[in-house]
Amino acid sequence: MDLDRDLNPQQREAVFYEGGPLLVLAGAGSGKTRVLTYRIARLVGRTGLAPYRILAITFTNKAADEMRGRIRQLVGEASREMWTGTFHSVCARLLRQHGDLVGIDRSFVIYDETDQLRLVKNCIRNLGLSDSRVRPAAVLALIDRAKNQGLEPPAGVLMPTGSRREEIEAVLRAYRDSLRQAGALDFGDLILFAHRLLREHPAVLARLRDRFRAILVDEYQDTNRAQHLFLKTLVPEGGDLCVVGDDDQSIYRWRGAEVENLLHFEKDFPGARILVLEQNYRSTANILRAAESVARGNPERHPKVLWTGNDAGEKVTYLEAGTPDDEARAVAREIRSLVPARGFSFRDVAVLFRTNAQSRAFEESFLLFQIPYALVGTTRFYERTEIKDLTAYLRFLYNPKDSVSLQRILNRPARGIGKTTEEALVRLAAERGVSLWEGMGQAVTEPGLVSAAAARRIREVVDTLVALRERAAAAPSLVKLLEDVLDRSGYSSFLESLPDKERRVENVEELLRTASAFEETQGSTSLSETLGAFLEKVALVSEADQYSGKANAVTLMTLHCAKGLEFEIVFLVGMEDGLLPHQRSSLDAAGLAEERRLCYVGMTRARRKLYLTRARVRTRYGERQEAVPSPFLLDIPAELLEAEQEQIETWPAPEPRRTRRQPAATAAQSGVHLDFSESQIDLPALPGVPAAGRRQTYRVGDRIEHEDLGRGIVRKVEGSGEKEKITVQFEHGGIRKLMARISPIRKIEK
DNA sequence: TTGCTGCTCTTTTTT
DNA sequence: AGAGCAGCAA
Repeated sequence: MDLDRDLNPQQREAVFYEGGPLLVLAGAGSGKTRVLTYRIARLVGRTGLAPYRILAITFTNKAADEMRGRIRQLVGEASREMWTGTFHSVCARLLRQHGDLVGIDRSFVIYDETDQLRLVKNCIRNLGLSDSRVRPAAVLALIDRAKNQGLEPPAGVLMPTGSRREEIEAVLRAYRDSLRQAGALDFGDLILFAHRLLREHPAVLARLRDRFRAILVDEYQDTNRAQHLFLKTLVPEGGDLCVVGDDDQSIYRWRGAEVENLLHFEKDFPGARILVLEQNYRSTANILRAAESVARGNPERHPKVLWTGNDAGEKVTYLEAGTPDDEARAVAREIRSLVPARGFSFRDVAVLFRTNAQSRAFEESFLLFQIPYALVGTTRFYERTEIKDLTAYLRFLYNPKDSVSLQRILNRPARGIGKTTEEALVRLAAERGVSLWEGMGQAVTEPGLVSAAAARRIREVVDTLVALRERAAAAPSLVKLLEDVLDRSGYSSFLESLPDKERRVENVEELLRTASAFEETQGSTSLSETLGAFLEKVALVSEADQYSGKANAVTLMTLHCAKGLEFEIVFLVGMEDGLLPHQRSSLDAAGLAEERRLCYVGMTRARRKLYLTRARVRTRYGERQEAVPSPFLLDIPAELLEAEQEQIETWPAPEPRRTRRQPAATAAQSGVHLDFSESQIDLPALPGVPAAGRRQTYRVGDRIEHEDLGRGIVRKVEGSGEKEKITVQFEHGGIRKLMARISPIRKIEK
């Protein structure tokens, strides 16, 4: 890293500017990350600022880690002192330290959307309202909308008039009270209370201002008003605040992000300097021109002209396929022709889509074509039932007031607490203004509150949980605690009784590994602190955090997840009207504009080669419909495009297609699913059409031999017939998922 | 209370 | 097409 030589004049100015608030408008691929890291490097190396005086806020925790990693190479271990994180994690940290000043329990838990929804439903029910009249999701949307603006609902939102208004207001009050009662904060609260902390406690503010001499914020176009206000309070007038963003890449409006924070930055930070980075270093000229021509369709943009010194490169390839399965196969086939023949690795390739549902076709076709892939997002790990259940146990142990978590585990495993009893308990707690846990205690000791039979069963649950709490108090480690929970709650045997226990047990094992790894990073803190930190991490992980880029695999992810990343080759798939732009968001001009930006973000992820693909028919709501090409395609000048259609039609599928679809692979739900080693590249390029006679079926426990990979044992079988997939654990240690009919494998004797 | 069936409604994107 | 839920029977 050379501060003086590696930067163009604009970048250099952004790195060295010291005159107070600074806004860097950084076009796609213009070296924004470089500016941020170099700026920190300058602060530490030249200006001599101690790293602990720096606060860097990024969009994902992953980005924060990466930034810290880069700084570390520069200043060594002192980089650990630098504060990095997302707005949410930074605020959570502040509240852990000083939350008591604004009435927040030190051991607060964070409620995610599922928890929030549960709570809202409880509130509606406890008030005796009907959830068709007061829709839980609508109330939740309202809560978020208000909090995103930095307001306490119902402030800042449009409320219905008449009696429904009063009902909703009652729900909002109940929601707020229950959160407090549970010692819980929702995402919005993290920002809100942290901001209140700064406003109401000048001493804390002064300390923070004294400490943080430099603050940097990435992806500023995707901050919401609450975050903006928080920052405005935190940064003293003329303070060293550097925000970086690109209005063309604002894609979180639906989550409350306001580009205005970026566009009117000077208004809130008077005297701010504005710099524009316009040279794109990432993409070929053709890709950039194509992307820009899509972006230009939006009327309101901050004026900037992106240019590149890079070669024109290849044209953008437009592929039209029949069905989504055809589209996925066409992409797979194309990838096969690029890797390794044209010198690319699987890790150079990304497939980006608008909706998670699109990923399935690609997973299947990649399995078929033996293309290793890593699926980012989708059925998020921490939202899987068994993981949520276990973390609910942990959360309850950490904070017994956490009624939503307790409610969740009440009857998990089944303990004879049905809906009736559950409702009675929740209502009892609400009426008496106590936590569910206390309510349960009262239901057991005071006769007449619930039926004798129910009381007996509740008593059993209480006993189990009390025993667990005693164990927890004495547990030596997080992992041990989790194991205790699994054994003593009966959850372990409950899991074993489930139909797809294998997958679930795997997930639980994964959780144990994560916990164990996390514990090792924690040093010598108390278990309670470790537990709190772990739960916080679990609550605030982001989708994009999963992307490691380490495995040699094709990346599959949504456009939203792809923000900030780049790949040599990008397939932007599903370029259809209704998908991109998505039907639901193209109702108003602002929504449509955001879809356009989303398309722009996707296109600009590509360095060397961009493919835009679409299907001619797509199934929507179970009905086959003609798909119309995305209108964004029309904005791209024809001379930049090269269309390929016929090839796709004539390309023979590696296996005969069946009319009936097999059940979707429960495959591969997180992280890397096929950790193919580099040597995978040398495998025979394409599986041929399977010989008709080769019809073996496999069962768990069968021993097999693979031509290249050696001997192994079948761990899992999914699908049947041509789509039969088996998961094999090989003797050399690797685990692979294979298409049973196509892979060069045979059964062997035990 | 559980477990089944048949109905509805859905689909964005996620800290 | 599929998930999730309400309603009903055991």
